[in-house]
Amino acid sequence: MVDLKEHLKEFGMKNCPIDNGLKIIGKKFTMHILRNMLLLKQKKFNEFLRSIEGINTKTLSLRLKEMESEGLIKRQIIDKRPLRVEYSLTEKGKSLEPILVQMAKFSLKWESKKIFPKEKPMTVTQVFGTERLSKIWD
Amino acid sequence: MVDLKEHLKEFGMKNCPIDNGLKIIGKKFTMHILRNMLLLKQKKFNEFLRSIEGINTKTLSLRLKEMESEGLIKRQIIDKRPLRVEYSLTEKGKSLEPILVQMAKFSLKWESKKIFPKEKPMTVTQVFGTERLSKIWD
DNA sequence: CAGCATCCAGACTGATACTG
DNA sequence: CAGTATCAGTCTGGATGCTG
Repeated sequence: MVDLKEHLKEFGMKNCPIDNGLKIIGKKFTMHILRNMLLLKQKKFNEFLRSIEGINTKTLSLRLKEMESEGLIKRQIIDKRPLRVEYSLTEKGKSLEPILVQMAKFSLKWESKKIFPKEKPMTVTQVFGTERLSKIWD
Repeated sequence: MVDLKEHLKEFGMKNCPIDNGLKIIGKKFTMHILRNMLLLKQKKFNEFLRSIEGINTKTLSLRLKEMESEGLIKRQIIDKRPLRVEYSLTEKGKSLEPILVQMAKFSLKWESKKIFPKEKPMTVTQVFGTERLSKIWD
C-alpha cells in the first residue's frame, strides 16, 4: 500500500499524477470545451466559439489541436465545400466527465449564489439529472 | 428534473457551475498548492516553493492570497520573530479533494507510462491507500 | 463555416536583492 | 523564515481582419 507522498518521493514531482492531469486539462478553456462537448453535446467550432465566453478563434483553434494530439477528441471532416468539421470525444475524453461533475458539485455547494442569481439553490441531482448521475458517480 | 443545458439556457453561461469552479481553481498552480496541502500535508511557504516546479515567490505569494480571499485556505501566524506562518485548509478547500482524486484517477488510467517511468502501473487504490479512498469515493 | 495571420496586452518566469 | 520589490524576458491570450 503506497500513498501519493511515497510515490512522489520515489518518482519525483515530475511524475505526479495530478501534475500530469493538469498538463492535459489545466490550460485555459480546455475544460470549457470539454463541458460543451460532454454536457451540451456541441460538436462544431462556431458553437464553441459562441458559447465559451472570452475565447477567440486563435485560442480555440490551438486548444482543439492540443486536445486532438492528446487523444481527447477526434476531428472529422463532414463536408469539403463548404467546409464542415465535427469534433467528437474519444473514450479518454469522455473519462474526464467525473472531474467536471466534481467541479460542478463543488460550485453548487459553495457558490450557489453566483450560480443561481435569483432563484433558490438546487441540488446537483436536479441540475444534472439522476440518470446521468447514476452513471457518473459509480 | 433540470439538466445543465436547461440551467445554462435559463441563467446564461456566466452562471455555469463549471465555469464558476474554474474561476476559483483554474489558475496556474492553485491545484498544485492544494495537492501539496491535501495530500502531502504541507503548510509552509517554502515547502510549496521547493516542491512545486516552476513556481516562484511572486506567483506563490499571489496564489496564496487569492486562495485565502476565496476562502479555500487560512493564513496563521505561528511566530513573530523569526516569522513563521502556516497555511491550512478550510472546509471549502478540503472539499476540493474529490477533484484531485478524479484527476489522479484519470492520469493513472490513461497516462501511466508518464507516471511510472520504469515500474509497472499501479491502481489508484495502491497509490492513495484504501482507507483514504473509502473516505473520498462515497 | 472553419479557421489562419498579425499585432498587442497581460500573465507568468527568472534572477537577484532586500526586509522584519 | 516568509515574504516584497524590481527589471527583464517569455509565453499566453485578446482583438481584428482575412481566406478557401
